[in-house]
Amino acid sequence: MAVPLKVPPACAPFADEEPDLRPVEGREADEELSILAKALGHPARVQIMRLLVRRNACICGDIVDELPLAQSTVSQHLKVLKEAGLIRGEIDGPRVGYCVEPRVLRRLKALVGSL
Amino acid sequence: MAVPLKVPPACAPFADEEPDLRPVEGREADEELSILAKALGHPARVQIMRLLVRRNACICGDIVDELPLAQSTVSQHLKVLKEAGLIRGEIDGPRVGYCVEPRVLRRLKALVGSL
DNA sequence: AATACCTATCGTAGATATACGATTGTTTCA
DNA sequence: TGAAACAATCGTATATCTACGATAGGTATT
Repeated sequence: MAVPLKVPPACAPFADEEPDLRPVEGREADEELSILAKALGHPARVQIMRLLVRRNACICGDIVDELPLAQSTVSQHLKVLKEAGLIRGEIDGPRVGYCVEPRVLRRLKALVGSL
Repeated sequence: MAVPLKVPPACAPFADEEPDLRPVEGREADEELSILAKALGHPARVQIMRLLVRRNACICGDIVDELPLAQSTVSQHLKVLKEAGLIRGEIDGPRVGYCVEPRVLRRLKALVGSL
C-alpha cells in the first residue's frame, strides 16, 4: 500500500494520444463500427454526445434538463451509449458525472473514415 | 424531346467535390447523423458498404453471394441503406447495380468528425 | 436516524427491426 | 411466346427499441 496509485481527476481525459493499432477493416471492425453506429442511431443520443463533448463532462441531471424526455428514458439512452463504450459515468457524490471516452470516439472516426 | 439529357454512366460518381454547406451541428444535423448512423447500425450493412466502396459498384447478386443471408434479407438491408441516402441503385438490364453516394458518405464523415 | 435528492432499474405497452420463404414483376435469352 | 434469371415486395414470427411511470438504491444534509 505504498504508492496510492493516484487516479486522474474523473473526466479529465489525460492526453492519451496512443494510436489505436487495431485494423479498421475486416469482420471485427465491421462489427465494432455497427455497434458504435447503432449507439448513435437515435437523435437523443447524438444530442447527448454533443452535450458531453461541448462541456467535456456533464451531470446526468443537466442532460435530463436539456432533453424533452423523461428521466428514466434519458437514463436508458445513457446506458446505451455507455454499453457501446462511447461514454463513461463516474459517481460523484449523490450525482453521476458523464463524459465521453476519447479513445472510443477516435476509434469511431477512424472506422467511419475507412469507408 | 430535343436534348436527351445525357445521364452520366450509371455509377461513375463524377468528381463532385462541391463542398457541403450545411451545418454539422444543430437539431437538423443531429437528426441527420442519427439517421445515417442507424443505417450503419447493423454489421451486414457495414459489410455491404465496404463491398460497394471497394468495387466502386456491385451487382445485387454479388452482394447476396458475399453475405450469409437470404436474398430477401439482403434486399431489405439494401433498402435501408438506400433510404438513408448512402447508396443508390441503378437498374441495368435484368440486374440492379448499386453504388455508394459519395456526397452522403462525405457528409457522414463530416458529421461524425464534428463530434 | 430521518429526510431530501439524484439516478438506476423494473414493468409494460406500442413501435420498429430482423430474418426467412413465397410471390410478384422485370428483363433477357432461346 | 415461353422459360430462365434476377431483384423487390409481401406476409409473418420473433426480437429489439422506445417511452413512460413507478419503484428501488445510494449519498448528502438536517
